[in-house]
Amino acid sequence: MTGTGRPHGFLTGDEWRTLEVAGRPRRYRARQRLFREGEPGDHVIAVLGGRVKVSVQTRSGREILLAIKEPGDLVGELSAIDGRPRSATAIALEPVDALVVTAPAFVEFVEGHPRIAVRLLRALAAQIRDADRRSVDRDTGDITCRVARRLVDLAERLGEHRGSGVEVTLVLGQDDLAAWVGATREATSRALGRLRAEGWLTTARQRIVLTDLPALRRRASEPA
Amino acid sequence: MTGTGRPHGFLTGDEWRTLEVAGRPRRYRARQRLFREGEPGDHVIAVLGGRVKVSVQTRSGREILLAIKEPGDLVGELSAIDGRPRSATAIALEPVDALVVTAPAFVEFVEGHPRIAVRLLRALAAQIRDADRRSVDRDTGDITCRVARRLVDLAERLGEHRGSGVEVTLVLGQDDLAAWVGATREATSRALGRLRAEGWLTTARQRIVLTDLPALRRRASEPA
DNA sequence: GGCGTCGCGTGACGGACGTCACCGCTCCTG
DNA sequence: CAGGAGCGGTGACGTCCGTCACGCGACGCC
Repeated sequence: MTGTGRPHGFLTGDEWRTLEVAGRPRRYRARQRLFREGEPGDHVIAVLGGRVKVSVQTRSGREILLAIKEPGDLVGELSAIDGRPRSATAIALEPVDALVVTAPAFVEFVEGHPRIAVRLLRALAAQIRDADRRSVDRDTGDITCRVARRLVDLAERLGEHRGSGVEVTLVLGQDDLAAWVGATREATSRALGRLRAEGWLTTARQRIVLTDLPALRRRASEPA
Repeated sequence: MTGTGRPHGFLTGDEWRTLEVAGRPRRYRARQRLFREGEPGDHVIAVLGGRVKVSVQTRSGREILLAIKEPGDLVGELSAIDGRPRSATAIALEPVDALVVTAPAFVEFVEGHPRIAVRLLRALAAQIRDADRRSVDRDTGDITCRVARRLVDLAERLGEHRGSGVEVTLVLGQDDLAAWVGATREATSRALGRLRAEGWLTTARQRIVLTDLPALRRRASEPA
């Protein structure tokens, strides 16, 4: 789940607490790996606080970002559902507060609560829509377009209005942003350079301030 | 669902018949559109025979192929699950035999049959894995790589052994193949040309015969 | 406070692919 | 059978982006 949509997560911390689930609370440090691609998937992790990035590495070493999971989201549910190994690697971007549920307990939990099953279905549907949108985004426009689009997206979701502009404090480095739009760090940096040259944003370490959102939005959808 | 995996579909025709579902049988002609992006999604279509392509168009007119649905698969289930409009367009590639179920009936059906709900979950999980794999594939290797990969994929799924080689009768034109690997028709045609020059396959109208599968498999994963 | 590391910015260069344009073939239709 | 449409194959050209390489400032650890 990365995109614009985000209809809603799966369950909030409160909801988890209301239902008695055999889940073990756990904290992850920033940059700690929750699990790695290829491992057997014997547990599901419910994110209560902090963000987690889910990505895969190509054989050439490039990283491809599949999703950013936020509080209320589930991580690693696919393996629990179909029993196959993890298809991606999950890494905490910040300190993460989570609830770890074993796969069997999760399955039993879902099967025993129809309402929950429906919410899980909706969460999966959202992921599919999001993944499809990613495919389209990746093939639409040059890199500057795609970077602008992601930034507008981010601003709408978690931007903080600050004076005249909107400030987006990135939890990710520019490398991650690059992986997100499907490009190299260099190309991304250059794209930011162009947008900066237009006076639409300013960049700093882990922070980007969008000073002209309408212009960015225009650039995000324009052919050139 | 396009990829290698295809663990299994959702329900077979026999299974549908066994359960009494208020579904209306229907046939679609080849090239007929089942529904279009943006429409409200008030029904689900279970494919019993024939194949359906699901794709979206970018504003620049390029087509992006999201999935090829086969007998046993569901089409248009996302809208039924989350109530949002169709996010893609579905078109019959061949004459299609289907069962049309209204969204409310489908939801009721799923909610009333836990075993079915689990199968739906698995089907969705497979779609997510597939979409993620597509993202990776698209960023891995040059176009020749990607074309080779798709062909090997196709051969494994629906190739017919014919003499020394494996024959793949494409239901799709080269344009569709191009949309599938994320390239233009020209680039795809050239890629086929290169593979043909190596003597690994021969091409004809709507038909490709792979004469050296191992070599293709090698080329599919090699850097250059 | 020094020094290493990390994150960011840029330059040069080359190649792969998109775009445009045209041609030939097969199949279908009137 | 003639004509046309659909599909496939190529050539030329431009360009965007990946790759390699380096510099620079900010943080952080000892």
